Formats: sequence, C-alpha cells, structure tokens
Amino acid sequence: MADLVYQNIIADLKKAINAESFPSMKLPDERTLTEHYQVSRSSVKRALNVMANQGIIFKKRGSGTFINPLYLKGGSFFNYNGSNLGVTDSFKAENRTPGIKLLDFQVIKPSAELQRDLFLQPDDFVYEIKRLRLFDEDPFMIETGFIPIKVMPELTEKIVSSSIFNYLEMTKNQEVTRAFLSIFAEPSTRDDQMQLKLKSTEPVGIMEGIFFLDDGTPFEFSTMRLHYQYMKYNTFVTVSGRE
Amino acid sequence: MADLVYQNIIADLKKAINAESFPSMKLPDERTLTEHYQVSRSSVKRALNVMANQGIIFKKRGSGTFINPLYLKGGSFFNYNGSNLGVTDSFKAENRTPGIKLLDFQVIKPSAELQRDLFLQPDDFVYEIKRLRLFDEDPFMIETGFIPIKVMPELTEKIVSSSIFNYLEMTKNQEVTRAFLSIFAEPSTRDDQMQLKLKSTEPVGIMEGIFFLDDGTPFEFSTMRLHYQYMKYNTFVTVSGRE
DNA sequence: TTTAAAAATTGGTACGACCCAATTATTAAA
DNA sequence: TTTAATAATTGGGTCGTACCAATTTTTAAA
Repeated sequence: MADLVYQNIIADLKKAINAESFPSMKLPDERTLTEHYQVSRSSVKRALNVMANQGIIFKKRGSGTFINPLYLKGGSFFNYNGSNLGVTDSFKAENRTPGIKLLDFQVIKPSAELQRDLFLQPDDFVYEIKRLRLFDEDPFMIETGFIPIKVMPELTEKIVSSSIFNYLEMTKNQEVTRAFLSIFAEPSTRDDQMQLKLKSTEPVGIMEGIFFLDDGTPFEFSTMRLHYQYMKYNTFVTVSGRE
Repeated sequence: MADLVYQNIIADLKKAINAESFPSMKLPDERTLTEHYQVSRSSVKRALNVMANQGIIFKKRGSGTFINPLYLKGGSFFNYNGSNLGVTDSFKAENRTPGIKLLDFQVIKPSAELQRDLFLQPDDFVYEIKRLRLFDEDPFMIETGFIPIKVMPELTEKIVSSSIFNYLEMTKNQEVTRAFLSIFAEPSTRDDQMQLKLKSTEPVGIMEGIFFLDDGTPFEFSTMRLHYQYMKYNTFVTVSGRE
C-alpha cells in the first residue's frame, strides 16, 4: 500500500463500508473523520473526492456524505475499477489462458485521418499490426493497431506476437495510462464471422481509439472488433456542474 | 460563468489552448501560472487536475504540463463533454425533433434483481415504463425503465409521455447527475427489428444501468436498446495509479 | 400546534506554507 | 569528449486556517 495519507483513508473507509460499519449508510462528517484519523481536513476531503468520483459515495452539502448502496455486494457493477488498459491484463480473472495469433504485420503509409489522430508528419510511417486474440482456443477479438515507427523503431514480429504494452513497460519504463475510446456496434462482416465464429445475425462490438503514453504522446490507434458476448463496458458517469 | 477561481483558470486556459497560444504544446509551470493569475498554487493545481481528468492536458512530474494534441480541432473526440444524462437532451444538436411514443405503462412487482438494484423493500412496487424514442418519424431506441413508486408517487401517463428527468428538475428541483452504465451489444430480436426498422442481421446497442438522484437515491433502472447506428459512446479513460 | 426566524451542522472554495519526488539542466571529474 | 555527480526545475502531497453556502435542527413567535 502506498504510504499516502489520502490513499490510506480511502482504503480504510472502503474496508469499513464493506464491513457495513455504517448502517445508516452515512459516513461521519468531515471534521469527525479529520479528528478520527488525526489528519488535516484537506486530506479527508481529497480522499472523499476520489471516492465520490469513483461512485462509491455521494456528497451533499449541508447534509452529509452517503454510501452508494450499489457499492455493497458489488455484483453487476464495479468491474471496471481499471488497473490496466491492455487487453492482455484486462480479461485475466477468467482463468483461461489468453493467446495471440499474428495475422499481419507490415509498415504502411498512414491515411490522412490516421496522420491527424496520431499527430504525424507527412513523411512518417506506421506499423500496421493485425492480431487475433483468443482465450484458450476461442477467438474473441480482432485487433488492428497502428503505431508510428518513430515511437517504437525496434518493433519486431516477436514482440508483436505478445503484449506490446508489457514490452513497453519492461524495456522503456513507459506506461500507457490513458485512452480515448469510442464504443459502438456493427453487424459482423464475413471476415468477422470467420475469425470469431459468429453467425451472420450476430454482431461485433467495437472499441476504437487512441492510446497515449504518460507524457501525452499518441502511441497507438487501435480498432478492436469483439465477439459481442465479450464486450461489456461498465462505467460510472457523472455529469457537468461538479468539476 | 461561475465565479470560482479554478473555473476561471480552466476557462482561460482552454481559450488560450484553442487559440494555440502555446506552440510548444507545453503550459507554463504551476508557479508561473500562480504568479500570472495572482492566485494560490492550490487553485492552479485544482484547475490543472480537472483538466487532466478531462484529458485536455497531461502532467508529468519533473517535466511539465502538456497539451493533449487531440484537444485541438476537437474532431472525432471530445463530443462527450457531458452536460446531461437524459436522452432528450443528449441527442439534440442533430436539428431533428425528438419524439416519444408510450408503449406501455403499468405498476408491477419488481423482480428480485430489480429489488436489489434499486434497493427496495419486499413490499415496494415499481412503475414499468416502455417507450419508443424517435427523431422526427425515425425510431432509434426502445427504452424500458423501472421507477419505484415511492420516489415518484405522482407519475402519470402524461408525464411519462415526455421527459421524466425534465419533470423532476422542474417540479422537485432534483437532478439526475450520476449513473452506472453497462454498454454492450446483442443481435436484434424480432421486436427490435419491428420497432427500430432493423434487418435481421443488424444488431442493437444496449445501454443499461441505474440512475441516481443527487443524494444517491437510486431513481431508475433503465434498459435502452438502440438502433446500432445511433449508439456511439465516447470516453476518456485514465487508469489506476493516479487517484 | 403551527409557522417562521435563528443557530448549528456540514460540505465547498481558497489561501499559502512546507517538504517530497521525478525529471532535466548544469557542473565537475575522468 | 564523455561520464558522473550536483543543482535547479517542476509537479505531488499534507497541513492548517479562514470563510462561504446549502441543509438541518433548534428556538422563538404567532
């Protein structure tokens, strides 16, 4: 556990919430928490803000801080606490072995749109990497990624046949921690049906977007076509006003 | 514009970024901004944190604060700045008139699952509201909502035939500002195909989840089956570590 | 008893100080 | 010239204070 004050408060409050230590579904007020943890109110507020953004609690000025009832028995929600953006890590728990089959790997001249999305110069080239992802023997996703040569000049077929994100972290100590994603669905194409073993009436879910390095460099544009039963995106949405 | 210091900084920085006042794609350091705006560094940090969470900028300790290149000419992204959760408001810009056709409206005994999701007592009842949403004459979504009687005892067919969220805000000054959403896709059913004018090979996009009032009261469980061409969910994802 | 005013409670915003940690730039040594 | 040590820069975290604003509770008046 990180040794940050607010992180510790979060951890402790989560534990208490899960242990149902607040039958009224209401947390102690901020000043009381300040006293209890022997920290500044600023730190308490910080902790509570993070938890509010995660949807664990609701705050109401003048009234108090309340527990989101759904945070108990986290049944259908809160699967997307997020810890990694890569596919390899995201789908783990299933206790099935993820696999990668390389379908295509080449260097191409990016389209105008791709140039814009990855902020490339006219003479920059990109890798095109097309891979089939599987669990054991079951394919569940066709992934097409575009990575500028200049951000990863040393890419090889070997690297591309396993997790690129892991390689990045291992060798360059850089992490992909942010992405713009667009999520939608389409009827499956013939190719989808072949690769993902879909019937013609069954669709693909699509997650498409740009992945960034820590410093904001666009690292990859990726289109992921998923067997529809494997795409489920859970999210907590807060609207405007607040921050 | 709200008269909050950090909001003003955000507004001003956004304006400057859009005016391309930072050709190096790098913002001034926090201490300089503090000096420039004649505010405390805390307020600068707050502003920058909010902007970082929105994906407008990237911060890197020891190095500086950088502009997300994609925030310029907000082309395909940043459509989801979020301002309202309701359907009526979300799809406006299209300059087509949104319509509602009430398909079903009744009071039922909630399933066990629904009881759990809306945190109901065993003897609570809920409205079931099934509506078809249209743009002009084109149906694009079948919406089935469940609202506990006790949170809205006065619901009528008339209210339900237009925006419930607007009604809530008008009459009770309560707002729906938060939701858990689960986003996925399925092959269309016969009923979907009839209502949404879909071919049998065309899917529906599904957005399903729970909407909350300001104080955390679960207000509605809703399942929205959308014509696949109308479902596009854009989002900026940040991962773990940071907060 | 009911209603209205006042006070207390509770979260929100802002300030500024102090030190830490990651990165970059500079300087000194080899 | 190259390399290693050192300093400066830059964002991160914590503390504590002061005051504001929405809500709830209490008190006083009708």
